[in-house]
Amino acid sequence: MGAWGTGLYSGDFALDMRSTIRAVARLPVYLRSLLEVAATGTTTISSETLAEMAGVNAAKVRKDLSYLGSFGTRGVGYDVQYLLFQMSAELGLNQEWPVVIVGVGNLGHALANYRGFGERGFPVGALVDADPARRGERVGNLVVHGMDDLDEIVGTHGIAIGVIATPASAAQDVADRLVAAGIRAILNFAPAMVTVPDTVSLRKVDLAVELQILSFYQQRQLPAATA
Amino acid sequence: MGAWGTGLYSGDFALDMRSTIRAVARLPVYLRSLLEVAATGTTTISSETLAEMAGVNAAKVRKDLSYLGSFGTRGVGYDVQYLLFQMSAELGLNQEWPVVIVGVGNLGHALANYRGFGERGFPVGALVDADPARRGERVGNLVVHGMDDLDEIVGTHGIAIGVIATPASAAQDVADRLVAAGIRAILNFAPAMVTVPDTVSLRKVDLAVELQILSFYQQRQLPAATA
DNA sequence: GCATGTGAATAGATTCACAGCG
DNA sequence: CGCTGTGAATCTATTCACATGC
Repeated sequence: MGAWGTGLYSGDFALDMRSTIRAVARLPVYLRSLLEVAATGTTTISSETLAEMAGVNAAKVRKDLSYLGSFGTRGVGYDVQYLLFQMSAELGLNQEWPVVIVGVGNLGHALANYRGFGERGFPVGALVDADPARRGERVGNLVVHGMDDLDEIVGTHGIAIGVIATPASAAQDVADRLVAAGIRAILNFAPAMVTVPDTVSLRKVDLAVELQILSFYQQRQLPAATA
Repeated sequence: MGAWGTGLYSGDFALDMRSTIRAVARLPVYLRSLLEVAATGTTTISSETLAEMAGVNAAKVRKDLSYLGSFGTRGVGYDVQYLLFQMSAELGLNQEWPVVIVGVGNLGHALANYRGFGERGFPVGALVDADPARRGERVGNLVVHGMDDLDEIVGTHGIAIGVIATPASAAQDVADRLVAAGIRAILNFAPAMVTVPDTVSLRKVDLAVELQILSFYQQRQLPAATA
């Protein structure tokens, strides 16, 4: 039975949670491969094929998928459509999750114009900036709001996820305000450590860190072990 | 003695490499904390303080730093300036590493306008796009070149790192061309698996995947274990 | 027969705990 | 004395290998 439940055992997730953050992080990669396969009309796929597409070990694929439930058929493989359905459901991708971007400087502007979020089910619902001078500025088809509007914005737009794209110095304060406004998932692009209550999910992306890691291996003239 | 060498033992890196990709990925985070501390004029720092700033365990900090060499003083801590100097050297941050961005669509455009790269020592040296219609287009103070110019661009601008910001379908081809042009470090933003010869370093950032991971925990109403 | 699902084995990373040294 | 540096212990993740069931 799925460690993450199939709806039959709601409530015991935390107890029965045999999965790991790493397994969760791989699910979207499998999903991508499945979508690719589905587009060719293929109806079933083996863990081996899926593993090759995702660039991982086949046993890992099977174990990761087993956390979702026993969706495969022995001797056959996985039904592509069924697995897609189950995985989308587990990842919560059957609904849209509007995001608010806080900080409309260089990066925030860039992210606001990036259509990739919306295309994948995370439409940018609102923009917020602490600088009063930016208030009212148009970016794409959105208007920049002040920080004080955060509570209202989160409510009216059904915002689920906050994206921090401020300078490092403002990141913690922004995180606190997002949490206070009821946001329970944050993606932090600011190059700063941010802490949140443990009821809130937090992921971090630091573009410069990625480049610095490459620079390290470049410097050493060693290839980086792929992360 | 430093597992990564101090210049005394050049050549034995691969053999003596006790470090891990994960330790390497934490160095830039320590660097950031050190810069912060240095700005306040503090001259020494303990592993405990550094650990707290970086949000990790103190023993981990000490072990990570020990890979660079024995730079601390027992009973005292680490000299901030000296550690900064050594770490910058190990990370190859005493020089600039110009990058070429391939793909000037939404994300590529966004990244090209993002000043964060240049500010941290990774200036955007050139822009390239496969679409002939984009050739000659200006983005900031750069002009978009065709893919065929890649070899020449890499040479004349001393490009060290390639950034892939194309659609998924083009990513592997672009990676191949970057490698053929002599690039040995690649940061891939395209939502696709890319393989490169093992002489080339490859890192991957998929913004949608980060959001999907948050969505998973949101869906479950569980907080994400921070990555 | 064949590929899943999963205990057991292995590999890897983190943390402990303390000897060593300024 | 206090804090580093590191072997040993622990914890986590990956991979193996095979019993299981279509």
